[in-house]
Amino acid sequence: MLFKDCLCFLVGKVARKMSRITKERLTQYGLTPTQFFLLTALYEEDGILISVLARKVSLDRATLTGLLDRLERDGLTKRRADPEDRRAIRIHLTIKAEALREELTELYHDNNGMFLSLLSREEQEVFERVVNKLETVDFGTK
Amino acid sequence: MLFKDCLCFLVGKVARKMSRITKERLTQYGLTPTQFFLLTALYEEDGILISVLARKVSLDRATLTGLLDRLERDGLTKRRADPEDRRAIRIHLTIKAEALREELTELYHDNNGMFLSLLSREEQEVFERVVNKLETVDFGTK
DNA sequence: ACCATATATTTTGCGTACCAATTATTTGTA
DNA sequence: TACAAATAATTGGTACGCAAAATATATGGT
Repeated sequence: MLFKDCLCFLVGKVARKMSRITKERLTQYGLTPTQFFLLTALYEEDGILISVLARKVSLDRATLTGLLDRLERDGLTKRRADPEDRRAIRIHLTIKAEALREELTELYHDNNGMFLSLLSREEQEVFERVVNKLETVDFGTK
Repeated sequence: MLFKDCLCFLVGKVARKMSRITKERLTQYGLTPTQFFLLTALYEEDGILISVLARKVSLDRATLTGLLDRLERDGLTKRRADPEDRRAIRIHLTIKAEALREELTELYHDNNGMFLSLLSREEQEVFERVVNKLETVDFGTK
């Protein structure tokens, strides 16, 4: 088997490519793809705990710390203490982020449609199934 | 459409998961998945130019600089000047890396087989086709 | 009330990953 | 031959991404 047929390598390669393409469409907003996804997740559900947000975007909480630092620096999100639990912090969208909601949501759908348009109905279906399998599998990795 | 159905996000998520799983199987070698792929690429073709290697693994040349620094630090690869072109540098596997060839190649196939075993024949086929489409597509991104 | 344990977030350290700029060398062309 | 343009690799800067350790607070059992 050739190196380039390695599934793990291929998926990473595709992920990088899709990310690059998405990134180009975000230049006017000064957002990275990850920041974009984080905002999109918050558009769906604002004011959630960092740990909940981390689970939602499948990233480590430690990764979110830096990510949220930068979004906060750019005036898009704000940390607010949870009144119930003094350990916890809730993330809120700013007015600036709310003002971008329409545009970014549209871009989000458009971008996704662009990728999906490459695939036949059957391919979309199978691909989604495969991604789900790979995502949920547990090889006993601790 | 829900956030979690975003193709770009999903592919990244799967890539991270596969990478994490692969990484666990590499702990005894002290290798990261990327280093592992780089070695595998070199097992296929040793002594190639950095730029050729970069194209082969679909990474930026700048990324390879650091990657090769660490592999060299760990005694697995060596840079050697190209006798024909004084700008160019060829990457060579060390004896230490050659000694790992069998084991790592086996791990490589085993790891790949592990992921593939999750998919039906049809899913494998479609998935490969989709990955290829996404990989080769050009949205006019510069 | 006390304290061990669990949970929420951050910090630190390391390793990708990319872009733009830089350095060194080669190549094409006047 | 001279020199502009192309090419090979590195450097510097920014942003993920994770594991392990640290900090702060909450919770459960005694």
